[in-house]
Amino acid sequence: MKKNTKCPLRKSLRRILLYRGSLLRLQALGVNRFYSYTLGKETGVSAEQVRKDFSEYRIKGNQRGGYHVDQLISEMEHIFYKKGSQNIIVVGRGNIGSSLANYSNFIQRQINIVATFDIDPSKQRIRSEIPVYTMERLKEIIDRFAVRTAIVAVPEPAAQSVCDQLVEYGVGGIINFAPVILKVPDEVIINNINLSDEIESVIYCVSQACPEES
Amino acid sequence: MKKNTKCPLRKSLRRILLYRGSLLRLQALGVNRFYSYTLGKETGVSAEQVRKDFSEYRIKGNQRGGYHVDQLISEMEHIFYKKGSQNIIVVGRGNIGSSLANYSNFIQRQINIVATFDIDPSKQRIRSEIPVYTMERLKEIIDRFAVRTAIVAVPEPAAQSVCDQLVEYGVGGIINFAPVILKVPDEVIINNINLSDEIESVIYCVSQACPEES
DNA sequence: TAGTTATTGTTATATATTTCACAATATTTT
DNA sequence: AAAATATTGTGAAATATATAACAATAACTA
Ligand SMILES: NC(=O)c1ccc[n+]([C@@H]2O[C@H](COP(=O)([O-])OP(=O)(O)OC[C@H]3O[C@@H](n4cnc5c(N)ncnc54)[C@H](O)[C@@H]3O)[C@@H](O)[C@H]2O)c1
Ligand SMILES: NC(=O)c1ccc[n+]([C@@H]2O[C@H](COP(=O)([O-])OP(=O)(O)OC[C@H]3O[C@@H](n4cnc5c(N)ncnc54)[C@H](O)[C@@H]3O)[C@@H](O)[C@H]2O)c1
Repeated sequence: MKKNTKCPLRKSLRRILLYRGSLLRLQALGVNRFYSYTLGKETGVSAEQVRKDFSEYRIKGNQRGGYHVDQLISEMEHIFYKKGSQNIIVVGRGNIGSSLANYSNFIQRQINIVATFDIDPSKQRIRSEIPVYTMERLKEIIDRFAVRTAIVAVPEPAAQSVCDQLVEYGVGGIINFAPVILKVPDEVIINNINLSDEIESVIYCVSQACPEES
Repeated sequence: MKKNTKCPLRKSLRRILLYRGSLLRLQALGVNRFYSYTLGKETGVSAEQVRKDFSEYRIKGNQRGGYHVDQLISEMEHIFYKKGSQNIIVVGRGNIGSSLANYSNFIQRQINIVATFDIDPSKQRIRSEIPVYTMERLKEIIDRFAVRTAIVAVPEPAAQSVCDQLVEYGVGGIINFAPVILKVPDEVIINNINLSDEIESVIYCVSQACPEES
């Protein structure tokens, strides 16, 4: 792999996910072979980078023959090492929480939202495929579905306390939409998604005419 | 600034946005002075990194005295160089598009969603603060509000064609939620937000017990 | 006021990431 | 079957990013 001290992957993992997305699309289109530059063009990554990433993950192609779509996809599944789909939960069934709960394509990615939680009784009355529970049932559901990853989609003032509960009940990874940096023990993985920052960085780059990196 | 060949900022710009978020919170709490390690702790960044970033953007503090919250916030506004708030639009008034349109805190960040667009007549009947228009009015609204940045929140199959229209009508930056890498001329800034990837990378790291980078 | 101390600002060092360059080689062509 | 060719795989070089180290100094202390 790499000599990376902390963790054997970073940017490269993100790109593997990116490649997988493209390959799934190519697969659906019936394409069955591709080259590093094909995928590079598709994903906006240089061909060398694609090969380097594949090399890091021990993905082999054939010289002169490129790679096989089906084979690569299954190699990638193997990298992601899924024992079936992953049960996750969403805390906060507001705008973002509901968008996620309504999104039907997660299942293709083996992401399985088993429940959502909200303190607002009116939200708890929502009838949908994915249930809305009170916060009292958080521990029960986490245990029942062996949930290791959760999404935080509550307003900023509530986010840290929700996060603390999740960690207490054994969640090891959190995707956080609240615009606050959550404090967690070192071993807990946090992915902060700050949509305002995402938008603002584009606005900034547009007004400065500078290229964003992917 | 830096010797970065393409653009004078990357990770550092993202962090400046992060710092700003924290400082705005500190400001609201009535805090008026902070140190590199204070902000570092708040944002999960090392104190050295904070100072390095400030240095890159020519932000000065006082030795031994730290930095002033108010002053820093206004210096940051200056970096972002906003001539008042920025008019942006959202194409696709579905789950994500509506979440964005309903979000009341963008205004604090001087992000101003002036209109949304959808092909679905039922969406066009939505009555809300932020209007929903047919795609026919796209050019008119872009021109009227001098829109330079747009958000794409349509299903994947429609995303490229929507993107092409936006570019044709003069939009220079796009935040894209569809899980596809949009093809645009070099000068157009694209920020692809792939929520499946964001979730999946956490799931992966949790199952591998490896730390994510911020 | 002089000495002490905490904190900045920056230079140097270490690490990570990307790009380059090319040898190795499977496939295609003649 | 031999030669030509396109493509991979990877080590070396270039670039970017992060960490460490510390001199400079403003603020504090006595
Ligand atoms: N909607 C956007 O476009 C947008 C953009 C940027 C950031 N965000 C952030 O994402 C988060 C979610 O945004 P949203 O628009 O979905 O908000 P929302 O207000 O629509 O939904 C939040 C939900 O969380 C619930 N909630 C509040 N406190 C709770 C608690 N302690 N435990 C459980 N549930 C609780 C509320 O009842 C509500 O249903 C917020 O932190 C917001 O700042 C959203
Ligand atoms: N909702 C999520 O949690 C989630 C997660 C991951 C990715 N995404 C992606 O984000 C995008 C938006 O997701 P969503 O859940 O809001 O979808 P959605 O189906 O709720 O909304 C899409 C909207 O786009 C409109 N639309 C379709 N074609 C259009 C066109 N050509 N021009 C203008 N409008 C058009 C539809 O009428 C609909 O209102 C999709 O690409 C989706 O794959 C969403």
